[in-house]
Amino acid sequence: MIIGSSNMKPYLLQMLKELALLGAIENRVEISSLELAKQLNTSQQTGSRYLLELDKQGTITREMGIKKQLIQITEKGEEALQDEYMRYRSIFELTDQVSFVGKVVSGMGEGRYYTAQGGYSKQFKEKLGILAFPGTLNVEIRHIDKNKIRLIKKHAGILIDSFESNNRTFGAVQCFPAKINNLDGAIVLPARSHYSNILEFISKYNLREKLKLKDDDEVSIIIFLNKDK
Amino acid sequence: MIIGSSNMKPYLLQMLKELALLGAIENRVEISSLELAKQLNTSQQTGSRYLLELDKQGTITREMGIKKQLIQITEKGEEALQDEYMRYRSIFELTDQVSFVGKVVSGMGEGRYYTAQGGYSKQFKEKLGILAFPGTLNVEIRHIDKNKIRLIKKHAGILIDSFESNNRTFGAVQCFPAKINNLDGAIVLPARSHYSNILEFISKYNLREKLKLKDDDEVSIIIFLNKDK
DNA sequence: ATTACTAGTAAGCGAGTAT
DNA sequence: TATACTCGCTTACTAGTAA
Repeated sequence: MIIGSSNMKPYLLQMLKELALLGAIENRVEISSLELAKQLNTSQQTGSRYLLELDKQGTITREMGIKKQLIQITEKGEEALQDEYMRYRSIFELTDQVSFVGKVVSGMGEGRYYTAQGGYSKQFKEKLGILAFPGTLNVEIRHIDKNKIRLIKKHAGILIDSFESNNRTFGAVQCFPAKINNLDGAIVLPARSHYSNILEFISKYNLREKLKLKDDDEVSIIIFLNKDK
Repeated sequence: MIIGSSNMKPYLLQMLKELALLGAIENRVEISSLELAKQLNTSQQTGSRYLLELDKQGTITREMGIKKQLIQITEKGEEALQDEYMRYRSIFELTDQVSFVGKVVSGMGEGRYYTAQGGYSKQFKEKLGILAFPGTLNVEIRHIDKNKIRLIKKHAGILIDSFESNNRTFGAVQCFPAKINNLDGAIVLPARSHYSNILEFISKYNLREKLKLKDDDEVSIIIFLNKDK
């Protein structure tokens, strides 16, 4: 059900994983290219080359000492590993839901504008069974959970088609049935967008009222990956 | 913590993982080499070659149909994936134990001097519940595992306070409950010291006798990061 | 000790194609 | 449709070695 693969070369991901096992996500680790090479059953030269490649692609940073080097995995590198981890998880732990903890934030009012478009609201009703309250509730998720969004986007979800209205185009949107503080609704992800740390939630309710939410309140969200409605 | 790597070629493990994501652990999946190749962003020929290699190494079985093929991951293949999954787990899930393999070395006799100090032995008894045998067993760990010690030192462990005796100061020591070859004891890390490749182990037993250890013998050590005693 | 360049060799890739 | 072979091309590897 998960589509696609990390586009990182497998052997580089392997070395990145090895560095992570040595603690290079949390700390800079002091290690030579030869030692790493031994872990991977390869030559010092290959170890060195891998490190250069990882450095070049920005998944590690290095501080070269006169003898050894201090290596740390960057955020980008950690995300690649998280990605792969999530894939393995979904093999062995049939996850069909993903949960988040986040806090309520104010959007810029666009949510109301978009959900008011008949092109969207009609499809929300048809495909999600939700007569959406105008506006979205925006929830800022923890930074570390951004990779979960990446994973979610690899699932098909429920596609809301793009449409034309008022002389402009409204883009396709990927939806997933979800619960916020145990109340039903759906998560709306713009099909073509960069990863964001904001989840937009739609519901038949005025969530701020129903759940008595104000900015910075903590909420829990569960997203269902393989649910029809 | 698991260190080391599957000795499977990374690109083959990657394809095996892809098959697992398609459900090939539980069922035989019907899929063509071209479809698999697309998943991996590679050519049909490479897809076919990978499948041949996986088949040859016994990580998958194939039933060739006239059109497509039915592929299932074997037990051996599943083990390879589980292995890799465990490695990723130990990166991202708070592990509460760390393991080492090392070899017994002779200290310079200071262990005996220190453990004989009432200030230490009293605290060992109180805080660790260990009536320590005089002396420490010194275990030299692999150089590459020095990074693990760095990780361990970030945990609180059990603090043995510094004290004064015989007109000198004995420094604070950080302890962690541990097992050596499955025998209980504790690891003693000088709170303020440089990273060393020697672990000092205390126990109520004379370990060299009890475990029949001599210099250069290999031992396995498991350190518990979040254990009271 | 290190890192990492060069260059020759080995392994991997994929277009073309037979089956 | 498939799979998978050949073979020329590209990528990856490592011995040797400089820095």
